[in-house]
Amino acid sequence: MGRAPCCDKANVKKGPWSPEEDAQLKVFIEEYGTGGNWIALPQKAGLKRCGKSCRLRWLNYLRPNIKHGEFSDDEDRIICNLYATIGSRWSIIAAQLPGRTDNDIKNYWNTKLKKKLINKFTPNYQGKTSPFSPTLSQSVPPNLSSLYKDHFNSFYTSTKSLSGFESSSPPQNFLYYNTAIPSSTNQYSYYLQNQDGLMDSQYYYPVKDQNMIIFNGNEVSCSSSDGSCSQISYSKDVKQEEMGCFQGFMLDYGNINGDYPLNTFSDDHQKGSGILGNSQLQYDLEEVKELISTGHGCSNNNMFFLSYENRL
DNA sequence: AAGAGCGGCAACCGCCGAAAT
DNA sequence: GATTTCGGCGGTTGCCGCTCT
Repeated sequence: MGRAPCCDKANVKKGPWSPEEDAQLKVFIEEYGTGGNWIALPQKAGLKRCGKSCRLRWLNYLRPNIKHGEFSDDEDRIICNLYATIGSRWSIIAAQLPGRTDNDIKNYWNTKLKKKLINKFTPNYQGKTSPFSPTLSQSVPPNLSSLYKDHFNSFYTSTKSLSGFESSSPPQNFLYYNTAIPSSTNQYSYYLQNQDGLMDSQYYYPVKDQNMIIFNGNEVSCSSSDGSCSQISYSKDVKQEEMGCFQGFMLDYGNINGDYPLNTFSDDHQKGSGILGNSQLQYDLEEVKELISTGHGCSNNNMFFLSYENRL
């Protein structure tokens, strides 16, 4: 035996609130308060509404000091910074903005602020596909959760590292952040972020065995002076010997600005157009070494994405 | 002038942890 | 301890008004 039912669902009114209902609720709460019991409130107030509906109406519209109208630049900044830090925890964000409700902020973010930021930071954005799965043609909008430099460090909070790295947390010199694989979709998501922390993008790609290495161009160098690359040096987090254990590399590349600086790369090899394109590149280890050794992509903003199908 | 398309926003839905019985 | 609802939250829906053609 649990609690009594909250309300007679067949007998409650739904839809927009009338001015009379608003006045009735307002007068009642101002006189008697909520009593900590929203379910009992509508009956006491003489309203044919569900308690939940009354609560929502009061919190989002009727309670005193609710601020309506345009959001200020300061409010924009606070919302963006908090979103970068904690994500879509609207109630927490609302707590930092006196007079604003979580519903208001959520609506504002979804309808205006998000678009505003996309236009500001990715003016050429037209929807990007998963770099590793052309068939996964969902359009993935830029993730806006780290548009601000002051939250750059908050991104290194991954709970799950990519295989191929020794460390359990993402290395600091790798400009990425990855999240755990949602078991239902079996996809990784990862973020790219430029050196200034001003922009990131979120992509999804399917993984089979989580066999993937991500590194950026300036973390890769070649040891020989003649440009050939019998040995590739990676960041300290990627073991050279481990690289030799992979086969069937899938290499992709590009930069976080949405450019395709390495198009000659694909022209040469007829294999694709890079990470920000939608082709999948298949290389063996020797080809990967050659490609990297020729200097393609070994500049600051260029990223390599290397995955492998099977260990030898 | 009319209707199609779009954006904004209030309200609903469904989930989850806490609380009541 | 089990069962049921409450309270709160984030995601989504659908209505309404505005703009464009």
